[in-house]
Amino acid sequence: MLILLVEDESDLAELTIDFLETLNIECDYAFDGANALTLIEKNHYDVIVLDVNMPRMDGFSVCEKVRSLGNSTPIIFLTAHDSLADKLNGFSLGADDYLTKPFELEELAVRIQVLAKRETKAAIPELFTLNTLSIDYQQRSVSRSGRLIALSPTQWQLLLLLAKNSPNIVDRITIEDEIWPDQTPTKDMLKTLIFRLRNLVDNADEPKLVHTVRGAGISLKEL
Amino acid sequence: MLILLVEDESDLAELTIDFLETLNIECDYAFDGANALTLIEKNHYDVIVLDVNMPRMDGFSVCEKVRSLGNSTPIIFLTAHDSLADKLNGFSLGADDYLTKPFELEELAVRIQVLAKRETKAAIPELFTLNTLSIDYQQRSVSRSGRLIALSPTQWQLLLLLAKNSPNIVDRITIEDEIWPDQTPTKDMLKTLIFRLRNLVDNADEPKLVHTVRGAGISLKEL
DNA sequence: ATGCTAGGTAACCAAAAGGTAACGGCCCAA
DNA sequence: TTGGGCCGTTACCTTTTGGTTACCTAGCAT
Repeated sequence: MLILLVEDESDLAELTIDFLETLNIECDYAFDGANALTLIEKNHYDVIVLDVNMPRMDGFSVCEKVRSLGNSTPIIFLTAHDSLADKLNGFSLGADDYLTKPFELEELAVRIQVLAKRETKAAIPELFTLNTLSIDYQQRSVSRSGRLIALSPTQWQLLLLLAKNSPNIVDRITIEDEIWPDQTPTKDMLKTLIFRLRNLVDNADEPKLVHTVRGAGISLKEL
Repeated sequence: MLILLVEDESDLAELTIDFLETLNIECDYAFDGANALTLIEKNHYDVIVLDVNMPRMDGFSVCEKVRSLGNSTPIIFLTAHDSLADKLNGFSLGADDYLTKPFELEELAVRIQVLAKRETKAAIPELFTLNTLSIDYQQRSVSRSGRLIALSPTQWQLLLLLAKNSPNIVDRITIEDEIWPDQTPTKDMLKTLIFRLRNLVDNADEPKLVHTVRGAGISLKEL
């Protein structure tokens, strides 16, 4: 799980991050609102923890901006003021929770986890299509000319990697690092993997889509 | 919107209900845990607001019971003790929020609305249909080709989870986290649960709807 | 041409993932 | 108290998997 902590008091931030990371909650950190927005646009977070009182751009503005961009990541506000008006304001801007400083780190952690668990996964049916090949990421299904293809986990991983970079070439080292992150695979493992994937994806009477470029790598494309 | 307020101090309850109803939040009311459980089994609530300190059966027990019945209605705890241990306990039992008395009515209201909004976003339609399978969320009943299927609480929870994500794949880890939130399920528990659910939902002479995708997870769909 | 190398093909098999069946403890209602 | 359903556990089986090995083929440099 990855969260974003936005907090201008760096010592409090450090304390918080240390604690959360012991619980296996990875933290990105921003020290002001502008910084936060940049990170939010670039990365996906499970939860955003947002200090209200910050110089330059306050938490409320950040929240407002995030929501106006159509981003519905759960947001927890942190604030020193236990003012009802502030809370109501926060919630009306689309916050999901609100904690008043000083707070217990354990409580923050558990509220983060509750929100992360509840978060609805984006239901956008992401599809990749190339010639008669189509890949549905959500359903984890692949088909060629309408015929379903059953891929094993590793094969799926490879195809995904190729599709992501399509139509560019992915070199073999990159593939190996991606698929076998903690081993030094023998060359042959990849050889057979590619062979098997090609057998499934390409067939005699349709254009080949898996191309190997000698000395360079593999690419997924037409032609 | 309809919520259930469970609170043994009747004057506080009355005050709360009056306030909430001015905001168009309908309230059912239970004065103790047993009473609450009866209502919860009979009706569907958008949110349950649960006092912790009650005679006979305390809020924690009610929450535990509700969750063990496979009911995932959002729960907000109310308590006089601002003890961290209590809070952590509450959240670990599947609570969604936790307010310490005395609290502002406005804050309770807004937290109710936040939870309700998130719930309706994630909810499945009241009547979910796929091929000859139909699931009535309100009545908690399932049938295949008109024949009623009796599901146990856990089985219901699993089917609901699959239906929510249908036709997408739900991976086994996610299922485990959802069904056994308090950690450490052995792999085999899920294996048998799926086996049992499949036996009930699928049968020899109708299309299979529960599909397992090796290395990826389970999905509920046609084909 | 020759020989070398990157890459393709094929079969083998141990291990992992998943399915099935049966047992028994627990809870709850009659 | 008892009987039945729920579900965790265990044992055993089936299928899929992917690493390994051996051998083949094509491209390229000398």
